[in-house]
Amino acid sequence: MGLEKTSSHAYLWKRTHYTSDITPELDGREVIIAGWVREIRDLGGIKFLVLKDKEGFIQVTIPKDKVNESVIKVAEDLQRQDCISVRGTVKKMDKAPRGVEVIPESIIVLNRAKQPLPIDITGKTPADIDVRLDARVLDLVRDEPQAIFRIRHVALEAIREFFSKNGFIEVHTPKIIATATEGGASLFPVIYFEREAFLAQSPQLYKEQLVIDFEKVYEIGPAFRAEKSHTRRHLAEFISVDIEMAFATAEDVMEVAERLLQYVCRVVSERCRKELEILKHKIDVPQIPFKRFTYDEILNDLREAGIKINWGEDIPTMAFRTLGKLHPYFYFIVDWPTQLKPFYIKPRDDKPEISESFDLMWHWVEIASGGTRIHDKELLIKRLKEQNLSLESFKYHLQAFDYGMPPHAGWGIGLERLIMVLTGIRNIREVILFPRDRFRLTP
RNA sequence: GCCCUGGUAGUAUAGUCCGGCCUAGUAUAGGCGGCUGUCACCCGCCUGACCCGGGUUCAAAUCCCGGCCAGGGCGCCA
Repeated sequence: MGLEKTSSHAYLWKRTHYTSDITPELDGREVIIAGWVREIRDLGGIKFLVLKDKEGFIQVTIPKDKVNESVIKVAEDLQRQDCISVRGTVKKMDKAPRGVEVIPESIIVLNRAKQPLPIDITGKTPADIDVRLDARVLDLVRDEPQAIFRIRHVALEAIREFFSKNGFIEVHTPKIIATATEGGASLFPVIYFEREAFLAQSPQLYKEQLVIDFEKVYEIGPAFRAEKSHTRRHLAEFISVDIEMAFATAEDVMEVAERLLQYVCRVVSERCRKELEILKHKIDVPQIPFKRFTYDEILNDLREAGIKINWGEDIPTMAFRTLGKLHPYFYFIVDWPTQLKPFYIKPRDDKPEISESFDLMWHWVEIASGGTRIHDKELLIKRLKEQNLSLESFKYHLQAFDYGMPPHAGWGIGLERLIMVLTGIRNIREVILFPRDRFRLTP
């Protein structure tokens, strides 16, 4: 049977119900369901198919002596991951999963899957992440990725709900940029017609400029980092959730961050019970406010734990791991030395060596960072010079400060790191569809 | 850029230290056959692998060197 034939008779395979719609109450109804064969259990006189669609699973039961010859013929050739449509009758059945099954009157094969499959889609013989990522489209049909990306979707939905309710407007800034935004960090160069350009490592400068126009903005978009990191928490391309807020300080935007995280944790734990069960993960909805530790306090904690860090030095990963054991929850580290922060972060008026900045941590992983920004053009120019950045490259950014730049603050959250927290998944590549890292550029 | 670890059927593993008993074991997937209530169905039979190149040795999956690939970590960061 050719595909042309089935395609031109679409009414034969168009579904009437999703698998999740099939309940014992529909007993006796004729339905058309469609999806993919997950498993086949052939007992000889009776055959069981588990059919998957986007909403879940249903058992299709084929008793040899109760279905017609053509159904048996088609069913004999079925394989895992074949795409099929089944017209049949719903039957209430206590012995079936969920107490209901479908007895087919016809099965149409819409496409076949090549056997053997490169990975076990039932997840019973788990494959290594490298093998799974090479066959990512197939990997994503498994229950675990389905749960992860459903949670990711709900988290994004919650994030947008939260920002909308709180008066933020969603913006999209360019990802192809002319110069480095913050200096230092490695950017990916791209050919832009006859010039060289770069992929944005953050929307930082644009979102700051936009507070003049919209006061409260947020962006959910890609960020690119050419760092040669090779860890379970780094990607070369990730999604950054960024906000910038006019007439605000670091403390104001920290409150936004903790309220957002509490909201997202609550929404995901309520709307994704099934998914969390699949992942065997429980979300602890955090109390707010989150604890705030100053950089100095953290240095003291670490000293007591036997780790000596000189004031002004960054905190190495091993030290963060120790901190994670001391503080297994969300917390802020505030009052970072100005020298450790980018040029646009505001130094404290009373103590310029300390900045109005924060990192938001979950255990030992940095989830977000932000702070009060400098809104005074002269000070900004001074800081650019101190960091040996070219004023010429920042010409257009500096120009914005001539048009009534308000005091402002903001932060950026690494979406995938947040999804790791929400799902309990320990490798960041599991929570992004097609990861890009130091060594992986395909598929 | 640096450091550590690994590479055995489609997948996941045993074997590698201490070379020979490996004609490379097991599970799962795949093929064939049987089985009417499975839900990791079951039972029987079958197919299928030592990353590549060089070296040591009577003998290499096993030891050595190089390459390639992968995993993890550091630095840097979200």
